[in-house]
Amino acid sequence: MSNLLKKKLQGTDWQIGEAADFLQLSTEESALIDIRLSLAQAAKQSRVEHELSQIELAKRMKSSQSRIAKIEAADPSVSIDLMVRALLASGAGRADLARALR
Amino acid sequence: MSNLLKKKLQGTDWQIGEAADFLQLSTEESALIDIRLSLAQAAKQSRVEHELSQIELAKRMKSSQSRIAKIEAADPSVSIDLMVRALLASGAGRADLARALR
DNA sequence: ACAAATAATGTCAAATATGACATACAATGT
DNA sequence: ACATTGTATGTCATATTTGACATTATTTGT
Repeated sequence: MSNLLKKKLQGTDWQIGEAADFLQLSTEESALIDIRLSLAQAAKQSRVEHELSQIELAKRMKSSQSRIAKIEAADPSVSIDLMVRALLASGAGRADLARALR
Repeated sequence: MSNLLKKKLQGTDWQIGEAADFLQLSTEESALIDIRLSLAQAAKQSRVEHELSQIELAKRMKSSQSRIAKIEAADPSVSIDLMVRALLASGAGRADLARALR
């Protein structure tokens, strides 16, 4: 995402499913954002449900606490790959992933 | 779907769900591979169903034909992000993505 | 068989994502 | 108030991913 859009989004409390539709985004672009938001949410939910701290999950993934925080914030610097890896590492399965995207 | 399209889609080599279990991979690692294989398959299916050539899809995505080929081959050099973008760009929606991961 | 279109494979410079680190903020208990 | 634990945010050198290109292989139509 561009820095401009990143700026525009900060501090808002949007709901998933209506991702940033006040910005002029193509349907694809907003679908992608929605997907990222859903994954971020699912990753956090799975981690908390499995009672892991960000540090613990980071160790499992050989990542860092700051990355986990960024994953859960759907930070533009994190890839979908990393989000999916976080989900799996926290104990979620493929079915949970599919459910998160429904 | 037309018979023509059905024909174009059949005849893939491996079967998903048993990803490389002849290698010693953790459950997470093989889950990730399975996910990538499913996405690759879904991307190809969507493109063909929407009757796009790899070149056409590449233009839509501002990517290149070779990248599309690699996406559909689940080449290690392509990210899940790119696979998802390809899916969306070819006309699939979020629901198709979720279905591909079931 | 031939040509034309489509798809696959390899390489590489440039773009993007990554872990690590420092540091700040928040909550919780003592 | 203080310490402790957990979370957030910014930066940066390194690693990975990317589009583009060249080339080859395969499929499709005539």
